[in-house]
Amino acid sequence: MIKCVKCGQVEGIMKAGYVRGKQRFLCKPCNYYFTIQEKDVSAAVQQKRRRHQTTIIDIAKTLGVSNSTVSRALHGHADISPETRQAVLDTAALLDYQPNQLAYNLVKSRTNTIGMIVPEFHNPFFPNVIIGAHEVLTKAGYNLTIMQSNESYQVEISNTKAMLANRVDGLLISLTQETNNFDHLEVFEKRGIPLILFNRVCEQIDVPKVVVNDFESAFMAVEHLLLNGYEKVAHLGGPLNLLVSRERLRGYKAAMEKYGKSIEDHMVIQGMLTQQKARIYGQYLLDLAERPDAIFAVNDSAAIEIMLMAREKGIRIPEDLGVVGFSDNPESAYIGPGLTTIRQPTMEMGQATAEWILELVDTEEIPVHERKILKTELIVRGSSVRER
Amino acid sequence: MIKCVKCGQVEGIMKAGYVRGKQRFLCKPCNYYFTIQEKDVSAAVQQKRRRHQTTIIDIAKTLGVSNSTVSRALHGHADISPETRQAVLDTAALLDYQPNQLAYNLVKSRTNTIGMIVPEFHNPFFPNVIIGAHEVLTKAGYNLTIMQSNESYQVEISNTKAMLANRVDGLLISLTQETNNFDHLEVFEKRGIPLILFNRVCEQIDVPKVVVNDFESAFMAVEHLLLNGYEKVAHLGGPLNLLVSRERLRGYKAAMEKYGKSIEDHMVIQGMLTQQKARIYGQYLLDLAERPDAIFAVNDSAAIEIMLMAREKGIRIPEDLGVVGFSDNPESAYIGPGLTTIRQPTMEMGQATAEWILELVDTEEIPVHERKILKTELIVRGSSVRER
DNA sequence: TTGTACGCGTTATCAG
DNA sequence: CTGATAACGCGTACAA
Repeated sequence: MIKCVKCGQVEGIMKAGYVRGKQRFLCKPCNYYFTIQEKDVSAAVQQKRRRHQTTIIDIAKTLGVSNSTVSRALHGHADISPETRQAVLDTAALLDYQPNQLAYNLVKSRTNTIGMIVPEFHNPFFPNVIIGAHEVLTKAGYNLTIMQSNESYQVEISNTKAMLANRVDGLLISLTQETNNFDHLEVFEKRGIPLILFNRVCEQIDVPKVVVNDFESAFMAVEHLLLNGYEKVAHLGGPLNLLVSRERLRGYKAAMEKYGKSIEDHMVIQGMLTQQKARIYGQYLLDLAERPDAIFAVNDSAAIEIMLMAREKGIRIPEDLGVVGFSDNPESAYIGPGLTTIRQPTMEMGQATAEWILELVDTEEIPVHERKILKTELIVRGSSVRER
Repeated sequence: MIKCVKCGQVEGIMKAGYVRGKQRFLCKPCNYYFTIQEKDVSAAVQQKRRRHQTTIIDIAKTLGVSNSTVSRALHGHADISPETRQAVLDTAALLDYQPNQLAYNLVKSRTNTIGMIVPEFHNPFFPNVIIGAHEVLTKAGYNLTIMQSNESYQVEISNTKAMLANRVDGLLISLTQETNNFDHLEVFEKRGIPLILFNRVCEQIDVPKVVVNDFESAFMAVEHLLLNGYEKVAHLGGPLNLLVSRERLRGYKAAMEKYGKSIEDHMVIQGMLTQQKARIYGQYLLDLAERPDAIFAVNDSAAIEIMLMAREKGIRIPEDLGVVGFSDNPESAYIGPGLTTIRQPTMEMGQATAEWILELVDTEEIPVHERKILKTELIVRGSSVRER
């Protein structure tokens, strides 16, 4: 039974919330609030409460100082006597104090966390970007929270909401192929949360963007094929609602036109290139009556799929068919013959994006909405070079 | 200029903290605190402050109800009249209310976030584990925060501290090769935070572990070589402070013994296999007077490095040298000849680990400290099969 | 140099 | 069904 510590009565005692993990009681008769030692509280009541983790207040109490003093000591603020400071630090260690970042975040309204939303994980591209970004952010004392939209606009929206709810200090995002509306991103501008688009960017909103020079890269790739004597170059492209796909298509066309090649409609296929789709499209291209003598694919997986199919059909690479991919996946170096491809600076893209967001997070100024364009590199291997 | 709303003076006005995102002032002469409409505040003052984000209290105010009512309505709690509920929802949408997860986390002492610490990102192994874990956790409504210890014990410690400070609901960790002390992990047990070790586990602490059957896998790999007529099998192993390395070494030895082969000291090299180290060790093995006729490497990158070196030296694979790797990296399928290797179920490992931690997070019970062992698969390709 | 008193945004308990 | 208010843990402006 609980007795009022003031009037000693047992009747008229009621629970009245919790104080620092301990049950608080109210003595109705004498209108007095009090808490009592934990061992006096019934086990049931006690157990419902989570184990109390030592806080700044515990340190203050055991030391007989105020919590602000403890806070200042812990953060090395000025105007603290060395003795109290040391005493605080000692008891903090003694009590195994671990700061509660959650409380810190709440009061500071910032989380030291950068959010990153990527559409997929299956190509090595995004993992590599993550490596780069992670490295930079970690060095700067930031955490990185990664979400994956799985190429779904709806998931992307819920991801951005979660990022907002979690109060990330900045957001790095690469859009899904379905994303055509950008209201969910404009919220960030309104909230003053820096936002950077990378790789899968769009033109419709005016925010910082980090990309590679897709147009020039595609141009370079196709020009390379044409200079190696291939005549009928087909293009296996990505979905056209992605700017990267449109840019690469534009590069393909520009190169073809420069060298006076006509662009046949049936030699250009655009779409989401799952492995299955790559096979279907490849089948179609390789079985055409007027078969292309070269294929520029929008990514390496598709290009390799083409190479494997060609091998099955007895089409020789590079003699009968030249192939160029995009991204320089690890396997492209090892397949025989090696796959000529465009190397993207993936880790650099992650680093650049991360460095940029850190600048934006720190400045109060409205960011300049420029666009950072990273350079790619044509890696020539056996799949596209033949004796003329 | 700011005027005191009471005495109208301009002199002696000073800033005195913030009230709900609005600057609060103190009129020194009449000792009166006040805030004023945002539009009256000078632009400079206003801009320094982040824009006030609409909270539950704003909704309550505009609706003339209490914040508890709003909270209940938002969460679909019982005992709410449909009208108030709808009204709350409407104004929430109107004011573009976004819940503050930070505050929620603080009061609930849980974050709906699982932490994951991995030693490195450069092999596709950990990214793949992440894919699997991410998928499961996302479906369950959890976030995943990833940190990277970069094979450094010190970084691992600071990572675990950060995880603790951020109050993750559970932790998945794969140890660095330097980790020999486990105090930083025992803290989690004390705090009641579930912890699972995966892949890079240790024997010293008693927590749930998820691994593959390294011993049997290595045994299988070496037995495969011996059955294919190779006689002098060398082993290029990982650092011996990792249990996985020791287990694989044990498997190698067991297979050799089973087939009556002696284990030569100079045919076994253990160490951290960076690309450079792999080359150095490979050079040594391939230049031995009594050169091994097969090599079982602890990972695919090292195995491939060996293959490239052999090619340079004119050593034919698989005729003069059999090679088996471990992990089945993508490139292993495409190199010529294909690399025989042990496929690890990486995504499954991520999934299994994530599913397990979800169970542990939800139960109050002390977890059973079992060990989950996932099965690997021997993938036979050209690098280890020769005509006898 | 230190203590006091809020505020951060939310949930939960208890009283009406 | 609704309102008041303590609590979560910490930072900090101001007073002492």
